[in-house]
Amino acid sequence: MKEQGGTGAARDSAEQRREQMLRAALEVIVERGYADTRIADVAERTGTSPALVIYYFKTRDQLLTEAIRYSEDSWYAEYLRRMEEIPTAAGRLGELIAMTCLPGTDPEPRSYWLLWLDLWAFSPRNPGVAAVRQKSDERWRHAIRSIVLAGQEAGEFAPLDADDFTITLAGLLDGLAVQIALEDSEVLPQRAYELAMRFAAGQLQFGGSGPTGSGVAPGGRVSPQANRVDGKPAPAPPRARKRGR
Amino acid sequence: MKEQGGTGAARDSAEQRREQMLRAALEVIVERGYADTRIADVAERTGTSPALVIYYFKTRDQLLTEAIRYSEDSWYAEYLRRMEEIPTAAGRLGELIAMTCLPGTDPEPRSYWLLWLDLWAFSPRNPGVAAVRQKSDERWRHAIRSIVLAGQEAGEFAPLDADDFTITLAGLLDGLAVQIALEDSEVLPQRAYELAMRFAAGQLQFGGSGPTGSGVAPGGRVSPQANRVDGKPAPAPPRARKRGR
DNA sequence: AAAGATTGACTGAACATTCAGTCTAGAAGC
DNA sequence: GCTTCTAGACTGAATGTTCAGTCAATCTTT
Repeated sequence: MKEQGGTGAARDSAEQRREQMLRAALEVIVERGYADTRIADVAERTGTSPALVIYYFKTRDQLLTEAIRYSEDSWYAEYLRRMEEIPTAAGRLGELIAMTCLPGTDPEPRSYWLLWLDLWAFSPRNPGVAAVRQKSDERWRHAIRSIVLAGQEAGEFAPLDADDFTITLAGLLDGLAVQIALEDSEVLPQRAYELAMRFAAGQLQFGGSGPTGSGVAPGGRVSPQANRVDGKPAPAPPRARKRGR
Repeated sequence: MKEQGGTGAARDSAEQRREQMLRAALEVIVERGYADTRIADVAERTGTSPALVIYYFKTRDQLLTEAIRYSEDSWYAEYLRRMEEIPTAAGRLGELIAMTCLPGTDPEPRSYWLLWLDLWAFSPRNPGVAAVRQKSDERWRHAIRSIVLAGQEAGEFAPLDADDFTITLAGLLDGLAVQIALEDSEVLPQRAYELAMRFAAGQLQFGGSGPTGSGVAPGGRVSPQANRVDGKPAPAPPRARKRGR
């Protein structure tokens, strides 16, 4: 659509501008909501004019759509980065759950889910938004399924139906995340993390949250090697997150 | 805030007008989304003028807020109506899950959840909306918890922590409902219903979804009287819904 | 290597539209 | 004949988008 024009330097600063605007747009969306984000806002936040914003993104809609896509991609990239450092499937699953439940150093995870609420709300009427959410959701479920299958192959997890488990866990995490994003006093991040971990550990039969009387089906047998979860038992939330600025 | 004025008949038709507008507003919200619902839309749909809409509801915001509150209250009333006809706790829980997952005769449940997506998305910035959602959420969780406690007292359910289970199930249902609302091809209503039932049955140890190799922790003991679930095993969705017009 | 040509980045001001809410005056009911 | 209800015209503000044109850097030509 747009032919490469200027030499390196020019093209470079242009790309920077775009990203700067995308990040600004994300900030505004989190603050004012998708519906109430004005191009004037991101112009102001980038120290430029509304006209320039339109210059880079033909329409407001395109700006907003690209912004959430940018956010999704960044988040997923960060997710992949973390995964490859964790050897066991149980550890990876724990990290995945932690990433969706626990606040990192920054306002990150709450604002991330706030974005997600808008994504859901506008999907039904905005094809562009719908596309982003579909892709993200597929990716998300694929991530879970991969961990489960790997864990089963390694003998870490019980051999239950991976698809059913994936959809159920994804649903549970989505639901808990909503409450976290909305700062519900009954569903604090730590608790959400524990409940999700308990569910996963109970279903997959790995050493999740130590004590039994936890809500997991009683009499559940824990597979032998399961307790070696990379020294990270359930209630010990992994390290914090950071991304963007 | 508003004193009762005229005598019976007049007051009555006024009240009808209000409800008519509230229902119209709900329709529009479902179609165009909360953000893009105009007072002109509900005026048109009620065959009146925008000025009249403002006459009844001082502001657009009040109209929209009242509309979703109206929807929530109606839904909950319908829920209560159904509950009192079902004798067993397991049956009631099944109905509760069915009501959130399965489409009734009308477009009902999907549009209901579409509304809920908007509710979530606008809660963080709109105090009025936030109030509605908080009340509804409390009511919702209270409904689940009540069933669980009753079931445990009756010996139908295993004695796990009711609060933990409630939050987990509520989260799961919310998450699944999102996918249903968004018509995700991987999470069809029927499947969501089955997965949620399987979770509940597995946790509470009642005869949920017949066969064992279902994803429920293997070796789970089913309590003696659990299989008598009022002749309504999991995959048999209860009757359909209807409400409004 | 200087003069001119070209292009991309950028702006300020206007344009056009959309809408919530107001005002006024008339119709309907008691 | 007072109150309640209703519509139509209108206003005022917000805001997405366009456009004509400036500026600076890079490329071309000689």
